[in-house]
Amino acid sequence: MGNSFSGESSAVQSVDRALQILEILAQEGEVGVTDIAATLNIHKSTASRLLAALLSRNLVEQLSDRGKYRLGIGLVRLAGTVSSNLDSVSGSREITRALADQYGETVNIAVLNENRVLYVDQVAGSHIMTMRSWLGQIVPVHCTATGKVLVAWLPEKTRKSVLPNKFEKLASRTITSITQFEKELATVRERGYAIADEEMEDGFTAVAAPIRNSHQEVIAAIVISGPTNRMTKLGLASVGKNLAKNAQLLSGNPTSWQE
Amino acid sequence: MGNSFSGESSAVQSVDRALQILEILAQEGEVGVTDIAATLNIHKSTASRLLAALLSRNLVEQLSDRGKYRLGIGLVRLAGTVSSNLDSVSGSREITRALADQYGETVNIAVLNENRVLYVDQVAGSHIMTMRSWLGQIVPVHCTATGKVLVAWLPEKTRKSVLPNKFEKLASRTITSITQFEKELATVRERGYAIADEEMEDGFTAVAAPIRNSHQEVIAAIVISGPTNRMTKLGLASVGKNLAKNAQLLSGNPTSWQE
DNA sequence: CATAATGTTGCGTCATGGGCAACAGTTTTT
DNA sequence: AAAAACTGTTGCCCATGACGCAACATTATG
Repeated sequence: MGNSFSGESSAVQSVDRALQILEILAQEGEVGVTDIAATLNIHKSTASRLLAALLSRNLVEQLSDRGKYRLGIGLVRLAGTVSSNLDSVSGSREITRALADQYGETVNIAVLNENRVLYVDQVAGSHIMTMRSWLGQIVPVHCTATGKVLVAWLPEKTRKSVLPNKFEKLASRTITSITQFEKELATVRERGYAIADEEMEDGFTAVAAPIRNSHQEVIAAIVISGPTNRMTKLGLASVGKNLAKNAQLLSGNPTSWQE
Repeated sequence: MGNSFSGESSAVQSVDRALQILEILAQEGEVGVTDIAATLNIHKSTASRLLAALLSRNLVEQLSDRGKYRLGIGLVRLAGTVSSNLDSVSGSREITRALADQYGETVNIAVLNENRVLYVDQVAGSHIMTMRSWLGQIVPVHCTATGKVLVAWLPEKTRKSVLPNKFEKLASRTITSITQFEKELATVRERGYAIADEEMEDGFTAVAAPIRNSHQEVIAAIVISGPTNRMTKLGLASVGKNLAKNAQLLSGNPTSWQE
């Protein structure tokens, strides 16, 4: 009875199926009724009705009459509330804005979500070049400063289950050995911040620090990123220390990110 | 049998209820099971189970064990896909980034959603002050440049149903007379772009232009905004004309925003 | 032009969603 | 401090809504 897509759930079946459809659309972009039905192993009339429910609330939209479906703008509105809620609880925007102002580079907050890094808030830096939108994007753990921070303090067993089996080489300096990655994490724990220097993308460098909950567990990461030449000029160690200090201010706030 | 919250739907009832819960959380922030049940006129065990389904997919999160619920970060990830999809189809980011670079102010794209303006994409300007996050936010139609653009070309009947009964005065220069607002829309149609000069917020000015579909219907608006003194220095008419021209480049692309 | 494929919808069936009751824990009131 | 009230959760049973089937209209393909 369980569906193999994105894990089984004992929740309300039709609701769970509808939410699985959203995840399929997030991964595939534009998908038809028949493909969704095949993926979820349900009848196409069931898929059509579930999509109609999502359509009526603007969570999906149809490209043309009887055409393929994609995610809809209703999600943007709901997600905007998430970011506003995060700020209103933790007051993180004040700190991320101050850091973006001080360094001129983009500042993000990210969490671990399904064993990968998800960017949940962003304040853009003043520089124009590479003014990338990270919000809502997902990146790997092994080659990002945020990923290193989010896993460095995990219990070893938990960490092993989070890390991928094979470290994909995405840039010239990607760490691909698990032994070397563990050494890197030891350095992160020692320093209190992480650096990813042309590891996810050539010419791109990031520095991240941990945001902790009241049990001292790392629940989010704050990260400054930008082109390698500019980041190097800022002084990565100096930025790291300052970031760690600011992250600590955020760590003191109650009920911030999902614990 | 229909529920009065956010209109009735003939869609899959349990899915529609779950999505209504998301909308309640978007509006109220943090809400308990009992309140949700009361709002939707369902049993609290039903509400609890629907929330459990949303929880299992990270679309909501619970503040503490047995505590209130709020929207979850799974929405941020899904919404990130919406923005990426919009860009990959319309290529809007190239144009919005170029405009942000040229003027140094924040550029957004917005659509009409439930008779209000919803910001669906944003590129921040290079200035630090008022680096506000519009993405996912909802603002009124009557006192925003984007709102004026989104309704100016609507058939009169449609426009009347979109506009609020009473124009709330939100800033020193808010237009509160419907007669004057219609005159303003005539100016917008003549110029091809709209200006909101300290109408939604004192000290804040925006210029917007229409993005059209293949039937020449206005389906989105592109807007530049910033502090009134800086925007005035840029020359509002000049910015407006340039914006209209750039918006036209976007209007040519197929299957952009929801039609 | 014929065939195949897709998405939609009416209908009947039954598997599931939902209400009830009971419970555990927390908060409020006395 | 104790009692009462409230909240959120869960086992259970059954009424109903979700679902699959068949048929249809439309579009795409050979």
